[in-house]
Amino acid sequence: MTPSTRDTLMAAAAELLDEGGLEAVTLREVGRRAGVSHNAPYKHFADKEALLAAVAARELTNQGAALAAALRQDPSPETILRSALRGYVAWALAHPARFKLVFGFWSTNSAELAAAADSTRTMLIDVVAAAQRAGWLPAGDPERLTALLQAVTQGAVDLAISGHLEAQGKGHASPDDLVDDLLDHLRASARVTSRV
Amino acid sequence: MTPSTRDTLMAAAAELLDEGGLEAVTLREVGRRAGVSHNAPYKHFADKEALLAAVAARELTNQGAALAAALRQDPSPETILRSALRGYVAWALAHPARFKLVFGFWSTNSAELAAAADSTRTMLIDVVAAAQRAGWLPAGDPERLTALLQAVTQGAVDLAISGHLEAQGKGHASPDDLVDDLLDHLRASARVTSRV
DNA sequence: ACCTGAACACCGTTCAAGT
DNA sequence: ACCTGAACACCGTTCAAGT
Repeated sequence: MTPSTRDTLMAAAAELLDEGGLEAVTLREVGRRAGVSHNAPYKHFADKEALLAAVAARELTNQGAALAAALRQDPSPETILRSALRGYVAWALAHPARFKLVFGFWSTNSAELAAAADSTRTMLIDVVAAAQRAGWLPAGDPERLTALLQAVTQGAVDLAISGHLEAQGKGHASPDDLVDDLLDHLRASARVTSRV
Repeated sequence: MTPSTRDTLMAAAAELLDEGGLEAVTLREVGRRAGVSHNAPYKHFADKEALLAAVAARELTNQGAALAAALRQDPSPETILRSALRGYVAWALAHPARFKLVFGFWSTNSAELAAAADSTRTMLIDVVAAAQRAGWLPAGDPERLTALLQAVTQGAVDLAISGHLEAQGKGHASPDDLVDDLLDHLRASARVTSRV
């Protein structure tokens, strides 16, 4: 079962992305690595952007699959939530160029990408709602609370990748630390709310 | 007092950035708009990246100046903090391409950029520390709490720009809403902590 | 159906030359 | 000191042609 040219092209693109960032991904080099001519990609993708969107969609789909797998193990909502956010952070730090790509293409209208993002978000919202019922997260619209958690995770990774977390003095806070800090504050906030 | 060619070039670059994003900024078009040849920029900037870094640094410096001005009015730390974060969000939403540029260049080693970022961060930390002393924010390392606030702000803007906040159902949470949510939770958390 | 080679327009950058 | 025009290498994309 030899991989299709399409898969070979996507693999080459991902490889170049990891090695030298988005600017290193040229169709000509992708073709070279895939062992085809510099315009063979046009037989499999509409243009360069479509190839990149496909790579981004695959990353996001993998991300969603990992979360779905964690859900199937059915531990506590807290465990799932923490490990989901940690998994996202770990992936982003290990492959910053892919992270930037996925994120840069979120706005582009790729049906595949939108579907993957939506599926992941829905799973997250369910976990958050379960954590709220357990009194582990403060009450309120679960969609909005999920957005807050996604925002911290996204922002913490951004700060880390751009080196603005190491710039700190003793703190040396990692993205995971910031996510944990928020979760701790939210738990404390949940206790206040439930008392009132 | 006619503006220097250097300033004209930076203005043209910022204009193109706002109009068509980073990909619309070509040295040739910058030169065209500035009324000089396509390689005149090389007499004022080392290369294209240096021109973009200068534009990014100016944006960040303006941001810092706005915060400094707010500090001079000396209202309560809560007011300063809220308006500082709101100001940042408003700027990012009004000029998403500049926001992406500044952020994408944070990692690049531009002394001007690093200095501007550091100055702003220091001011923010002071405000956070003051808010902590007022019992309005939970205790703990002010640098780390500032990083948390920056992460949420950054991430909320990212989500908004990429259209993943409007994707929400009824919520329709804006970045400002998310930042406010965080501040509310932190205030609640501060009350818990002070009671223990 | 899939691939190739030549060609086109565009870009960043360099260089010799002008004032 | 600042600017110009020609030139070079590179890229995305298109097209006619091959199997």
